[in-house]
Amino acid sequence: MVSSSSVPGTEPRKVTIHDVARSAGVSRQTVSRALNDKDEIDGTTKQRVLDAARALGYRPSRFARGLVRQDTTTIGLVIPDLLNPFFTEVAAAALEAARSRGWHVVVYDTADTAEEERGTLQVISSQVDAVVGYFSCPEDEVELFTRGMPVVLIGREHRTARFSSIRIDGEDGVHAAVAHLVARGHAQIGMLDHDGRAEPSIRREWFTAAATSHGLDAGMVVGADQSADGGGAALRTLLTTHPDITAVLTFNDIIAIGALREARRIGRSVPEELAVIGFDGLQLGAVVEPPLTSVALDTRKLGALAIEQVARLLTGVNPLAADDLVVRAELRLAGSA
Amino acid sequence: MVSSSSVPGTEPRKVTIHDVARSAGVSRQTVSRALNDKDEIDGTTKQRVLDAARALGYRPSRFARGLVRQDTTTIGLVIPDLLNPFFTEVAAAALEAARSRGWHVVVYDTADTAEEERGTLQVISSQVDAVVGYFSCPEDEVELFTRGMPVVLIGREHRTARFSSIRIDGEDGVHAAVAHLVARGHAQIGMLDHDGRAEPSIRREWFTAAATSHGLDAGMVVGADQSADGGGAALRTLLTTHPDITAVLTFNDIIAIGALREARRIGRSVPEELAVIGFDGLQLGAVVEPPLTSVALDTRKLGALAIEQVARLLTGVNPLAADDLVVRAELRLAGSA
DNA sequence: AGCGTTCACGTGAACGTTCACGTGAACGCT
DNA sequence: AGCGTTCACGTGAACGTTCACGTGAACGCT
Repeated sequence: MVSSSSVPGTEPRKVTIHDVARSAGVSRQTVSRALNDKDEIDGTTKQRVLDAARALGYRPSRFARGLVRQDTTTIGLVIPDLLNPFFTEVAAAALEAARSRGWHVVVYDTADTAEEERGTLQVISSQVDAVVGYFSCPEDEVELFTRGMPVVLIGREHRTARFSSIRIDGEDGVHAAVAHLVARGHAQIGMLDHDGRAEPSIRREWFTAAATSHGLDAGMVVGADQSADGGGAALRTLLTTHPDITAVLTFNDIIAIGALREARRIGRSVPEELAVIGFDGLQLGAVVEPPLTSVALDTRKLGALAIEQVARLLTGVNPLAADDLVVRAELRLAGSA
Repeated sequence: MVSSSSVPGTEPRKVTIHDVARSAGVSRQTVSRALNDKDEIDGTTKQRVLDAARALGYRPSRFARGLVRQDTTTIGLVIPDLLNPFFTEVAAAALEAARSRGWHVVVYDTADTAEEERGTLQVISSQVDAVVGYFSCPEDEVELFTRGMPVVLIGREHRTARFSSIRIDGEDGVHAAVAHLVARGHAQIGMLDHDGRAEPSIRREWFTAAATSHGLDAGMVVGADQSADGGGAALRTLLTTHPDITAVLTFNDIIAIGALREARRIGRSVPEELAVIGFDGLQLGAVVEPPLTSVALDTRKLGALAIEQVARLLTGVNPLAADDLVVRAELRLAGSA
């Protein structure tokens, strides 16, 4: 029933197109014709070839095929953590955009470690035609391993002309968020920033500018670990230092969701006693109660844009300029603010 | 600065190892040695080759390389919807298990449509060495396109000997869940089943058996669309028909989370006035409030098991039998019941 | 001085397909 | 009957690497 390769000790010597040809009493080319549904082959011969191929357990080599007809495009998608809902959405969007072009996507989850990221970089160039993704290591290291390949970075500014990157522009969105809170009468607005990186986040800069423009104190900021628990803990810290805060913006939705949960635990009703506005606009925000108000970005557009740019870089025609590689995040009102 | 391939009209004629060799004044083999960090090459020569390769924008063909050294394994992971948290976790687990073996994973999101699933089946065999995933189309159709490849199905019983499948065994877990509810004094327990398929789900059968064994009415079941909104709507329906219900089991966590949200909306406190127990044990359950009690399965083990079986099928040694391809789901208590 | 060994290369073959082209037999038309 | 065309194949070459092996020069030892 099962092929002979399942017998221990028998190494599964590859069965090639020649074996099928010999078995069916035809030439390689005829086998190729039968398998690829080409013309110029007799019906009975075709069936005989197909039977022989099945009997031998024949499978064409994707390498040999790829070598001669250079038509399949495969891109590598590198993300730090597929379980992080933001990257889940980005990955889903990239997969969708790639599929609509008939491309294949190899996904690498670097487990948020520099070590795995380096490991991925080392093997990726021999597996794909282009790379889309998020890297935390220095640019020149990425450059070293992706030489000659199109690379599109996501959500990270790049410095060298070697890369493209999709920029997330939340400046107006954050301004709108602060304006919305002010209009609702909030005068003490804090922020739960991301504390993972060395420099302050650009999202915090947007918050600072917006708060300042309304004459508010922009200094009520604490860093949060990028998780729901981190968001809860950060809110606790923030409220200890600044008990009069009535609204918070957060670095992203995960942190905001943790803040929502913490607010319920300490008995602050949302949005009446504490307004919460996240960033990213994840689908996850619709599942929690109250639904999360967020400075939302269109992750599908983000993925589509990245793939579009890869396509242009691969063909070499009219790659998009930095100004066109922007996804704008806009305030989307829901229950939490 | 950028290669000449970016000039419109210039088709990017592939630069091969020969071009580099000629440019550096050496042979192909020496180029190969330089690029692959092999011995038997002089330091200066190596540098000269590397410089030439960079200047020409040379990138080795993965097809040619793969053809001659048959060492890379690539598997295809097929899932209906990456944004469904269950499949997100399965995908993450499979990626992790594959990475630890140095395998590459091509991910196909079939968008929950038969059409995309068929499209994926048609192309997948020429791209990967084995397939792991979830298919909704008939087995013989899967068989047709995956001829000769190892195939491991997830969360679906298979009928032919041609496939392996990972079975999810929640019988004991569901029994424990019902026993837990009974111990807490619940006498009217309903279920929110999945209504997507023709046949009743096996999870419902487990519920029926468990409820019956405790002398309870096992008939209070309604189907729910597989989404949070679906779960909310189904709970509403169920409580209309059976207002005296004090606890519900659900087909999965997504539905349970919708039920939690609906309970809050109609003013039933959880778990005091309505106990909710989900199925799957997703990480998502820890984010909602109260945290979700669930008949939890170990998705990492699920992914690891699938990859392990693929490895055994590929080498042909000791494939696991059906009895070993089981992931048991166990009751995990949290706040909602 | 003689000879084995190492170094730093190069050359032909092979991996398993598809493409371009060639070819004999059968067919159809005048 | 003669000849062009179609049908159903087959054959050599090519895709771009790496592997196995070959080779001349330099080196080191007695």
